[in-house]
Amino acid sequence: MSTSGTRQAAAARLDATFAALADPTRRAILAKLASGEATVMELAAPFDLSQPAISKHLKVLERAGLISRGRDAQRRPCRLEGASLAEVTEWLERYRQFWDESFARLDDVLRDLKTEGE
Amino acid sequence: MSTSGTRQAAAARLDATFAALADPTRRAILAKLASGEATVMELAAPFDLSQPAISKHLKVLERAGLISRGRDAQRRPCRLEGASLAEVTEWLERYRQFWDESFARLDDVLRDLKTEGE
DNA sequence: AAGCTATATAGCCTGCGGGTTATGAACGGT
DNA sequence: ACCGTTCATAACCCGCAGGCTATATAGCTT
Repeated sequence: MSTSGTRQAAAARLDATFAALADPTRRAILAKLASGEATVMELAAPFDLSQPAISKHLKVLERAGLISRGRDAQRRPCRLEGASLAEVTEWLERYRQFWDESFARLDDVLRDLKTEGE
Repeated sequence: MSTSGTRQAAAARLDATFAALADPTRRAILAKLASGEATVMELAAPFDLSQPAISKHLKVLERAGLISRGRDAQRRPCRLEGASLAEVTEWLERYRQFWDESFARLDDVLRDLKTEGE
């Protein structure tokens, strides 16, 4: 079973989620939110972007279910939501054997490098 | 440490990988490749798309490192490559606590539903 | 009530993604 | 040698993503 909804709805959600994650600004926003809630201003600070640009990014993240937003007077604090990331994880599981192999090969490389150094 | 390369190179690779995964046609291609190599014709068959469209998708997947291609006469068999998926997995790890929580909540929901049914 | 702060919306521009058709190139079969 | 098959490339179109500025909205503060 999938997390919820029909197959095509799940596909549409994955579309939105992967597309949202395909932007370094948005990933940086998520990284910051991983250490707690933040307002739009706080999230915008590190970037050389206009405030509306950040608001657009946040809207993309929200529509992808990656964040949710509260209210604190005129602030709209953002919080990271795990559900979409869970869906991505679930999707990835199907390919576990492939990236397991990759990790294994990586381990080999690292071990070899270490051995060479001795 | 990251899988390889500088931070911004890693970010660029994630950009390409997530963007590649943000398309249902391309995810379907990967799904088929999960059960073994396939030629362009074989991959194109299920879709109502022109052959060049599929070639474009394959190019996107290749540039994202998600597939590699061999040679068999005039065929260019495609094979799934796990390295990029491993990088995605690695990236996701940072947010594990969040999707773990989501999975936990999902489990709760499922358990509740089951209990109701008794 | 007026004004400042925080955020959203509208309108615009530009580039790129994803589709198409037409054509080219590589290789095998006969 | 020729033809058919497989795949790639070129040239084009359209829509949308992501940036901007300007403006509107919401809610404190005084």
